[in-house]
Amino acid sequence: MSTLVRQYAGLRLMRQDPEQCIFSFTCASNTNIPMIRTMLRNLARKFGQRVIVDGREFFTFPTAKKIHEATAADIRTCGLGYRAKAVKAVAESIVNGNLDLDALRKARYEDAKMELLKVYGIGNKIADCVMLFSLEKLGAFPIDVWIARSLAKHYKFLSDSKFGEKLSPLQYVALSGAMRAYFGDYAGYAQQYLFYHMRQQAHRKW
DNA sequence: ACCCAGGAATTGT
DNA sequence: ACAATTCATGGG
Repeated sequence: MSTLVRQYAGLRLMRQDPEQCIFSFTCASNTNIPMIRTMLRNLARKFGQRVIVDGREFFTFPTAKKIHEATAADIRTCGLGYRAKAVKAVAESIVNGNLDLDALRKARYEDAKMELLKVYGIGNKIADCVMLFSLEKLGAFPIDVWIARSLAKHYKFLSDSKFGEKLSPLQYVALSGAMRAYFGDYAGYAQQYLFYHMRQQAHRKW
């Protein structure tokens, strides 16, 4: 067993609640992880239900209905910036039934992705994250800047046609598809190992 | 003041 | 059709 495998043996993937997952990653576009956590904390405090556990105060994650009822301005107050519009659109899709996350859990990767991409604010990367972390599509291979760097560094044979850190939608589909084919049904696990490896090499602060 | 961050929509060519 | 540009927000 290599040092790398021993060091990381024990990594697991979430099977997160799909609604919580899609709202969370909708907040994640073009920002950093500490900021995402702040947004979600603010959303819970503002739209979630207050509960007391062991004398401590918590707020549950807001329902799609509650977010749908809120104005875009109220959502923006939580620090979402331009993402507020997308969060509201996701809530709308869930409430009016256009997006049936539970049904997508049983769908094929391609079909689930196609449905997710119809929603305003959901692109390739976020759709892949939602599928990997909550819809049991373990072959999904999300590519963010860190993964793109990792692929450029460790899988140069794929970057013959110069992939930068920013991928066009066309490049994203090509690269993610290639990695899905390369790693197979559990490509998402490989993605996670790469992600955490890159994050640990950089200085982590979250 | 500039660049970056678990991107995606919009506009320009 | 593809490639630039824009979009809020805080930290380095």
